[in-house]
Amino acid sequence: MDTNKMNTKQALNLLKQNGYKYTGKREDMIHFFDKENRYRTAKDLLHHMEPNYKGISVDTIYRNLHLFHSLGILESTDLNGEKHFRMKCDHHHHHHFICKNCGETKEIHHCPMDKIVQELDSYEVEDHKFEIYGFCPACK
Amino acid sequence: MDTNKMNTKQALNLLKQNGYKYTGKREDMIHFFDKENRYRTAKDLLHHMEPNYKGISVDTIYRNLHLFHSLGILESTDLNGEKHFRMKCDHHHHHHFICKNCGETKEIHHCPMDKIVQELDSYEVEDHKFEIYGFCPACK
DNA sequence: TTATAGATAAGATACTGTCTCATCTAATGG
DNA sequence: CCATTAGATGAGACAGTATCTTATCTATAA
Ligand SMILES: [Zn+2]
Ligand SMILES: [Zn+2]
Ligand SMILES: [Zn+2]
Ligand SMILES: [Zn+2]
Repeated sequence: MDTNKMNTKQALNLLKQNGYKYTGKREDMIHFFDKENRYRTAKDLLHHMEPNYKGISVDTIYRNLHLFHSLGILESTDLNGEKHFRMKCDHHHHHHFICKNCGETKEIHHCPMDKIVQELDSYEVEDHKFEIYGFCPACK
Repeated sequence: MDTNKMNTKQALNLLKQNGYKYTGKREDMIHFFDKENRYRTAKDLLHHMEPNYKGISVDTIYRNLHLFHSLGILESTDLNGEKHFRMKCDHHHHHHFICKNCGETKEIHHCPMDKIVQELDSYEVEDHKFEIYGFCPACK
């Protein structure tokens, strides 16, 4: 399967375990990400929330996105200079194909880092980013 | 060597060949990138230019960065939501280790795409990004 | 029910980047 | 060397994303 990721229940538990409150807004935000394997922006989330929460503050969107990210509920990537978020994949290390049109992701179960760290022994390697971009079957 | 990239002379030729003018500002901008293998921001470039060109417009910085990028003089990447530029590598396809502190790059001559395109035959692959982050010997 | 730590709205603010428009200048040819 | 002009620049307005401050509100637990 391609969906071994954080779910709404785990996410709400994480909030509770860390002393954060369980609000209706947060439940809706988490569900927004839980129901799809897609990268979405703060603006996407704001537009999703506005009909149900008139006057919701943009700051609430950003604060919760960052909170969720810091708790490991969401993962994020920069696409075209804008932060995108998706529910965090919680199984073994992998990378993503990302659709340029809809943000849909497909897992790529190949990481080239093992072969590369040898070349970098005088460097301190902290992180890496490997993403493939294009169009998913539905969007191409 | 690790420096098979566009140089100042080639860059100025590209400008001329495409009907763009050769100004002192542009020469300095290109030289700023030519002299190092580092990713730099628009702000870095602005700070480099200001002492010699009092009152230089930020728009001149951005316009020329985009012009140079469109002519293939510079390549760019997003780091922490901010565009970074470096002199374009003009030899065979490769990737970069990038120092989080100084932007210094080291070429990585391994690309995992060959093995992966098979898994993505129902997708339209357009591009990919593979970058390794950490600290160079001088910064670690 | 009350106390309170945490959550939110509102608006100001910061930062990166783009646009318009008037002015200026490098390059060309006479 | 001068005139012409396409391209370059400066100035400041503007846009988009994201953060900060402060007063108010509320979920939670005692
Ligand atoms: Zn798609
Ligand atoms: Zn990896
Ligand atoms: Zn460094
Ligand atoms: Zn590659």
